[in-house]
Order: sequence, then structure tokens, then C-alpha cells
Amino acid sequence: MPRRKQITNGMPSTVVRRLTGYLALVQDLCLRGEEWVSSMELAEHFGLTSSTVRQDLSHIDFSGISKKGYEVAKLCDVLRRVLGADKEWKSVVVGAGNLGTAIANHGDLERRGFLICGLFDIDEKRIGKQEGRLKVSHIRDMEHVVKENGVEIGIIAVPAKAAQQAADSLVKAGVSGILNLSVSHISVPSDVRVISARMVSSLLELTHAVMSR
Amino acid sequence: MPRRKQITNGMPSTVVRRLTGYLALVQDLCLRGEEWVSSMELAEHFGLTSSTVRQDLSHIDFSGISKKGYEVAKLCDVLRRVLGADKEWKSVVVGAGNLGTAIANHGDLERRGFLICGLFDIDEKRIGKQEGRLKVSHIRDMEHVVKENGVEIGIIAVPAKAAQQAADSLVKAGVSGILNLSVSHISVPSDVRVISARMVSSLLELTHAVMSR
DNA sequence: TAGATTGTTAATCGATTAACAATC
DNA sequence: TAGATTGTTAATCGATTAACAATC
Repeated sequence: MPRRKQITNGMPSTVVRRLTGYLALVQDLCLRGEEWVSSMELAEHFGLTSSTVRQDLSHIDFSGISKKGYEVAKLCDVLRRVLGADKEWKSVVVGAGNLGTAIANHGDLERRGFLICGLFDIDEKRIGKQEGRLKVSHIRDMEHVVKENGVEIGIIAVPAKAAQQAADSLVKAGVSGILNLSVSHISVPSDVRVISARMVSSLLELTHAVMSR
Repeated sequence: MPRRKQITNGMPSTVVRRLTGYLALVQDLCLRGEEWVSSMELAEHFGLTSSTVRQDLSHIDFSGISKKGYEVAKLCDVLRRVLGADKEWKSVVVGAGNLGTAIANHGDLERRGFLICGLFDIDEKRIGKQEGRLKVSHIRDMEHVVKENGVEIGIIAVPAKAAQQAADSLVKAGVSGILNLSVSHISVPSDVRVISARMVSSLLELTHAVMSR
């Protein structure tokens, strides 16, 4: 059997990560009414070389103009399309503690196209509670909500111990992607995508950096 | 003038990031009473090769034992020391909205050595409010709190527009490292370390991955 | 036109993997 | 001892940077 390559489909993930940054900046420039941005400006803003920026942008179907740079509004559109920021992503949040409810009610997410369709917990004391626009439901009702609304994204905001169980429920309910905000590592079938934004890990990256100044 | 290398001090940041993952797993194994872990087990858990794991661990002052692997408890100790997880980090949170208060009251952080000493906002309506153990203070009092308590870490949890201002206040107050949870990019002097754990960016990485399955 | 900035190729650099001797 | 797993060197692979022709 030939060795299967890990994931050689689209762009390298390092490029995708930088594109999310470019998008954030370009949206900003757009609001400020800027019309053009050069690879050099983008590079300086993120501490990269202009070469890297041009390489990154060569991955997407978009061209700059020799003397002027990139047209902000158009670049914004293309990046939004490439990253999926132009469509609405139905999402659910697992974990109705402080963090989960904060996320469920975090206007920024909805403003950016992530429509939270459900907030779930397993603790009977929390079930039924009204949190902003959402009522906390039991995890056993998740599958129903996911199917009903065509939910594709699950956000895990539970304590470490419950993370794998939350992931299992999300997978069983049928989501395609999971954002893991918990402290733990989770394992899922290979057709489900996972991104971990573990705050504690980030904080430890930070403390390491602070210590080794 | 000779070209200054970006940051060639310690370990590559990719290694540091993986070490934070190893620590999370090893702490878990420790709780479960496991005594030994091999490079192979660590690798499988994170989808790496055992070679990468051994290379990573060769960066830290710690040795495994030929036939058995790595001693869980000792590895845990060393990783904690290397990453700074063994000491208490005084921290402040800027932004007393949903996210900021969730973080300030997030038990997981305190349990892991991040002691939140202050919660700040600029909105008069929020100032003085009691949020769990903390009372919301005005940003202008931050410098005092930071100096008084020897705060080293600032966590930014404000809306996009206020992020740079929050960063400026933190820098002025004298923190050494910033965890940026806001949507925006921030710029700070080069002696201040920044890690961005922007949820929206992570979500866009995720949606891109989901789209290109 | 002249000059600035792109897109792209080739060179460099760094990170991952393979391989294997050392060793418990 | 024999076998498993480490630590480390060398080979491979991929990502970043430099350079420059194309071009607006």
C-alpha cells in the first residue's frame, strides 16, 4: 500500500494562518477608506518580508497591479471567499460555563458570520437557563439541533475532563469542524477538522517567551 | 550595520508550541498514574513522528531511558519549569465585557498559575461592578495595580477598535507579555512579547479546512 | 518615459524525518 | 542476553527569502 500523504490538498497551513491575518488588516483598511495596499505594507505590519506576502497571495486567485499594489476592497472580497468568511456558519457551543456563555453571546462572532444556534451543557442545574438570546439545552438534544439547522461548526468550551466527551457528542451530532477552546487534546475521526485555540497553551508560549528575553 | 536576526535565542517557536501540548498530555498521564511514556506514544497522540518528539525533547535538559521511554512525573516537572508553568504569573485582564469577565473568573487559569490581579475597562457604566472576586477598575488605575503587584502578563479582551489602546496602556503600565484575544493586530515595543489567540482567526482557519475537505 | 511594485524562479535556510549506533 | 527505545547524525523535505524580468 502506498504511503498516504498527510494532507496535501490545498495551501500550507502556515499560509492559511497568515491569510487570516491579512484579512483582518485589509478589512480594517477598507473601513478606513484606503484603496491600495502594497506587499511591503502588509509585510511590515506582520513582521514578514514582502516576498513572503507575495508568495502567500500567489496561492489565491487574485492579482495586484504593478505600480500600485493590491486593491483593498477586492483583496478583502477574495480573502473572505477563500477563508469562508463570506458565508454564514451555523455553530453550536458546548459548555455553558463562563467561557461558553461569553462566546455564545459574543457579538463579534455573529457579526463575522458565525451564527450560534445552540448552547449545550450536561449539568442539570444549567439546563433551561436563559443566556442572552439562547436557552441552555442538554447535550442529548444537540444532534436534533445540528440536523435541524444544518450546523457545521462546534465550539468546545468545557473543562478539561469533559472535552473528549463533548467532542464525541459533536461528532455524533454530525458537525464538520470543531474549535477546541478547552485545555485538553481531543481525538476525532479524520474527516472532522479540528483547530485548537487553547488559551493555557498560548499563555505558556507567552511565559516561555517572557522568561527567555 | 549588521543585519539583526529576528529572535535566535532559545528554541524554535514550533518546538515551544509542541512542548505546551506534551505538557498537557503528560500532566494528564500523571493524574492517571502512568509512570512511563515513549516518544512513540507522544507522537501518536499528536499526529507526529517519534523522531520529531525526540528532537523536541532534546532541546530540554532531560533524558529518557533506553528501553522504557520517559518518566512521566519527571518530564512533567521539567516541562513545567521550561515553560514557566511552575511559577505564579500575576496577570491583569483588560476588557470587562462577556469575554473579559469570563476569563477573569475562569478557574482553569488560576489553577494553572495565572493569578488575575485586576480587571479593567474604560466604560464608566462597568467601573466599580463586582465580577466574581474582582471589581472592575478604570484603565487609568492599571499602572498602579501592575506596579503594586508586580504584574507581568496582560490579557486583552476588548473589541477590535480598542485593542491598540489596551495594548498601549498595558505597555505603559509595564507588563512584559501580552496575550491578545481581540480580533485586531496590535503593535508593541520589541521588548514586550505578544501571543495572539484570536478566536475569529482560528475559526477562519477552521472554516477554510472544512471547505477544502 | 522612468520608476515602482508585482509575480515567479532559483537559492537559502530551517524543520522534519530516517537511520542507526548506543544503551538499559 | 536479546530487544526495545533512546539520542544524534545525516538526508530530505518544505518554507522563506533574494533576485530580477515583466509591467503598469
